[in-house]
Amino acid sequence: MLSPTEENYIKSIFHLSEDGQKEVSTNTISDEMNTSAASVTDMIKKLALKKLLDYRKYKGVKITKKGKLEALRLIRKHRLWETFLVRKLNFSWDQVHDVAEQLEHINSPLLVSRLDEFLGFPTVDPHGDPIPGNDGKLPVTNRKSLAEMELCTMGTVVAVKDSSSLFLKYLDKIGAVIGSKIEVLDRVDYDGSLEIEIDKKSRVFVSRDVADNIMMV
Amino acid sequence: MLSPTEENYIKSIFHLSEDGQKEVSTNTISDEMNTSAASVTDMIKKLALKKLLDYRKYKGVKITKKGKLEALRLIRKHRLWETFLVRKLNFSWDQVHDVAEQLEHINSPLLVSRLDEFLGFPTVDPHGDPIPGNDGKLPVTNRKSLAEMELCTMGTVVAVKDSSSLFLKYLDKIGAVIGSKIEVLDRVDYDGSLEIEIDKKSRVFVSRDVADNIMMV
DNA sequence: ATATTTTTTTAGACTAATCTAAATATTATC
DNA sequence: GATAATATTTAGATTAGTCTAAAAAAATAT
Repeated sequence: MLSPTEENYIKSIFHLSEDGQKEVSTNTISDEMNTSAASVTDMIKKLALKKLLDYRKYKGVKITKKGKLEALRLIRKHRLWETFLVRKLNFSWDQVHDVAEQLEHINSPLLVSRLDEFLGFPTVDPHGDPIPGNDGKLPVTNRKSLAEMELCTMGTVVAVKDSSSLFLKYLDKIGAVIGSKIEVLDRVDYDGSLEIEIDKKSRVFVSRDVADNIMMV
Repeated sequence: MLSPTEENYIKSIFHLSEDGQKEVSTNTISDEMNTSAASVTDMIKKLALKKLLDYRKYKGVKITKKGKLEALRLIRKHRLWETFLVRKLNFSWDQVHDVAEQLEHINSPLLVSRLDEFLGFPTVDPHGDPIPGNDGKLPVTNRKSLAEMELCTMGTVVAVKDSSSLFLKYLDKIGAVIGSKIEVLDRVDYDGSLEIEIDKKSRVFVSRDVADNIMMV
């Protein structure tokens, strides 16, 4: 059994390592979690002892198979709860994150499976992110960011990388939500910003940063 | 803001004091919470500092108005979640307690009010206990225990005092659930056990302990 | 390839919640 | 009302998670 704190570390490390592929440094983790590097060193030692991380002094950590499974279990719970909040309790997509951060630590396998069933076995959450199965398997997708799209091609918004309230409210404002069709009209090479057309109606400029956080298919 | 631990103390003390009326001793609390008396002394000092308890050395504690409100807020959440688990996720009434113990510590006023709305503003939980309102108000009821009923009188089960899985499974087994009509046929003065008839069908003997934990109207 | 900067780890300390054992107060008993 | 029994508090220690400051290792720059 992991404490909520340990769970938060595992989840952050999983995300920072791009789903467990890359090594992650102590400072990268301390930045993400707003803690001191010293605290991170202590915790990664503990998680390494529990075989959730491979740790070599001064070399950062890599998440193990066991660690990945733990992370995916948490992500599954997080995304199921987000789906519940939006679909059943009428939360908007920018209101769910903080509550789901709390709910994901509730420990009850029965609750998770019943929630999954109650929601009709959803495959993606309200931000378009895939929901891992009970076995930790994630469906493979060939998504790319809006920033990577070619000029004059059209795509559909399927997910967002940043789930912060600020970003989601901005998307609501410009009318870019999941399912929106976007065409890239022009790209400014200087800063990577784009002119786009949303749903054949409105034309707006978005920054490189914004384009990086919108996932298309 | 209270920690989950502080919340558990406040809730236990509220229940032990019969909704805040009586004083509660240190040992009573440590028994209920399975902790040492020393831990209780530390914690009640802390809660007294936060004005949730009135504490006089060696004299036990009495819950304050502020403490009562906090307890009722928690009981409200607990009972709303139990209702959700039974009505929406098909939990049985003996499966909900432990999960609700976890869920009641989730902190989100919006979540509570939306859940309440989603459930159609329920007034009692699956064990028949009243759900406090947002203002902490509890509807007054004139219930009495099965043990207190007079011979040859009939009543309806409206609630249970003990929500343990063991007790609830026993009730399921003898066919006594919320809404059942029970008539007291005979009382053994020696040990207070009763012979009862449930729903005009089955006759069973129940111990004094069981009869104390079934609430009738 | 040495010096400087940056990153990481260690050392030592703090808080919350817990414990056991010892001390002290209250209650019960004779 | 003195003494024994019980209840409560204090003292001191432990664990998880955190911190700052100092030491050590690694990376970078001159």
